Amino acid sequence: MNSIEIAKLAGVSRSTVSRVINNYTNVPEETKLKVLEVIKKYNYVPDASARSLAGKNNKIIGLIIIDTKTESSGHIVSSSSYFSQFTSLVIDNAKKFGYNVLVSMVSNDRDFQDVKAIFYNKTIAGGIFIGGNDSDKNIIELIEQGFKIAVVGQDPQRNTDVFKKAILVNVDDFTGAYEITKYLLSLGHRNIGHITGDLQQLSGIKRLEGFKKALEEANIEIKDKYIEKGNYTEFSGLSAARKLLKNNGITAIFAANDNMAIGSIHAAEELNLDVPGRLTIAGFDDIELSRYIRPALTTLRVPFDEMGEIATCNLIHAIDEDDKSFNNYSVDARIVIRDSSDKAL
Amino acid sequence: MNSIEIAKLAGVSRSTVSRVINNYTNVPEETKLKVLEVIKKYNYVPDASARSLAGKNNKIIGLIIIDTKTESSGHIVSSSSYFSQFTSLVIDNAKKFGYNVLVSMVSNDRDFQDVKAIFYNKTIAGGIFIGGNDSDKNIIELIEQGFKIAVVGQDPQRNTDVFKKAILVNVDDFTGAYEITKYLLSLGHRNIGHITGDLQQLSGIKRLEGFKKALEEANIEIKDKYIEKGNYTEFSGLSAARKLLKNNGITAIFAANDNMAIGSIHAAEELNLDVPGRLTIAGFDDIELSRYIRPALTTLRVPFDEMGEIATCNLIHAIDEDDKSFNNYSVDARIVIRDSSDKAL
DNA sequence: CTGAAAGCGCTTACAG
DNA sequence: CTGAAAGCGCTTACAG
Repeated sequence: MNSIEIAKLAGVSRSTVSRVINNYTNVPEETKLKVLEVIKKYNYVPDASARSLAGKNNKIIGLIIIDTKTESSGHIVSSSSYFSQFTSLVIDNAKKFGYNVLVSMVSNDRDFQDVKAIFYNKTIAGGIFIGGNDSDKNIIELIEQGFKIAVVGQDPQRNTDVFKKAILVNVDDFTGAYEITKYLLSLGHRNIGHITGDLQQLSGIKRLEGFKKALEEANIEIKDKYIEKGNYTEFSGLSAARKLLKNNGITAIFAANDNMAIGSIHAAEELNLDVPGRLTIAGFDDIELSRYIRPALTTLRVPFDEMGEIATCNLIHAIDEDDKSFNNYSVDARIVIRDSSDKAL
Repeated sequence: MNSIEIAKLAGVSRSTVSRVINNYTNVPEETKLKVLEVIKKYNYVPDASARSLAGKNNKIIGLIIIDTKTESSGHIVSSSSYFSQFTSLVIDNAKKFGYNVLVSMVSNDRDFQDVKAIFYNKTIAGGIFIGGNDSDKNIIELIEQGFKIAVVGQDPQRNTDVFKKAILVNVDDFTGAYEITKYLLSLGHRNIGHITGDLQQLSGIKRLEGFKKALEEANIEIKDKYIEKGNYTEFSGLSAARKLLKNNGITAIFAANDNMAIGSIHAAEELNLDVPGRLTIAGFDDIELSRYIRPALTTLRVPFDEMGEIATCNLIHAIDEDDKSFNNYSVDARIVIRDSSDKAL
């Protein structure tokens, strides 16, 4: 069954069949009905390749999940519990617009070459990247080529020029850090330590700023010795917490991510400090482990579901309207209170 | 960049460029190298639609996850923890063969129409179905149309003729039931009750047979009053367990799925029977809840990872070789011992 | 409102 | 070994 046969059966030309299928306005209702009837009767569906070769968008977007094992950044999307949630959301939202989703997982550069190929060969009309490191060269290449791309959870500031041509969806690091610090203050804590993230990354800087802002608003002096540098790894959290706990009356630590917060829990164990009895600890990200570690970690949950929806809808809009005015979206992290935080003594 | 430009640059014809790309044997090494060089230099990737329109397989398979809320069968694949595991496996295995995976989720008939469309319009070269009810009319239609299809976890016997034209991957219900019954016997239980699944479904029949076989081998009389019919719902498990526990010295119950095993736990609670102290309970499926209910349920885990691999590799093989000799694959369920089983008193 | 025709970018018999 | 040409099944100016 192809459009010629349908045309013959309906007594019109291929052009008209095509017009009906593509919902052109200048087809009389009667003709349209006649054609539609034949189409339905023969269960005809126009060939996707032919349509796309003839210039139609193929209505497939790619979801590319970057899962490099070497990743040491503050991003945590590839952990399995987010995977399915985020993927389902992208698929569901795409479906609303008649789009299908091709899901790819890349864990090395070879995989990335394959992903680039599906952009270049037009298998997909655009793509959503999640996970991976900031400013990935491969992603930058694709953006520069003019492909429609949404990037979830990567630091945009480093390559301002390039990333202006993409959709960026990020968590509001500043507000998250600000809110959780306010929460610690509300528990009565006054001597709060902060373990920073990698300050080369925007997330590290913003989380530090949010922390400071909350203290300022509470009229609490920001002491340098209450701020230790970390780099998002658990070990850096352990060392930083050791220093923090050595010489002052700190009753709470806000670590810029969960890995470092977990390192801090271990530091507290070494010193026989009860958490949360003697020391409150809070993180950022809500990685899977945070739920299972004892005490379960109070942290900030990154709303990947919301981010998936924003990325998908905006990407599809950009494709459908050939819209080049890309945007930068920010979503709020939500405080998740578990067992590692308690009132100050 | 298209094949004509590449041809020009390499000083050959489009035909030759195509031959190089498609690895024809009758191209001299020298020519090949020359063409390859130009291709690499200009980062050329042949248009996927054009290739597929010209007769090439587009190397995309569909993974269709059926997630109908009304499902009451013994199948449990759509629960989220399997979703990501199964999906990753399909994607990883497909990648090995140069295939990409389009993931679709269907939860109603409208969705299914969209799925059928991507078969008919050749967006995908084949598909793997997981979840859903046995003998779904939509799946049968697609198989009858001659599309390459793998069905995971659906009962094949009901439509023998149709399903012979598809790849079937199922868990070995008989052996699973046999093994777990042997395990109960090894704990010293002699009076073991069985709550059957839906005996209209092959899984229900096979699980019952496996149960009986183990008892026979142990020379234990199979008493009718030790076997109660269920239909895979939690409530049917509750009622069946009540009857089972009323009038005889049963010390263990093997329910044909986890839902019914959970119903049995509730029946034991009603009767103030300690599980596993006074009553051992075992299920089949290892649904997510089984890990969290107290006591955590001893059951049989369906190895979806293995099933994903089998389905993917065989489907792609069928596509690549245009092989019509479809097969029926069976994998073993693995016993997962948790807290609901213990030695007989 | 509608048809004939060109064109999308490939692959593959066909002929040499 | 290799090129010219047909063909895959659509869409869309173009002309009427």
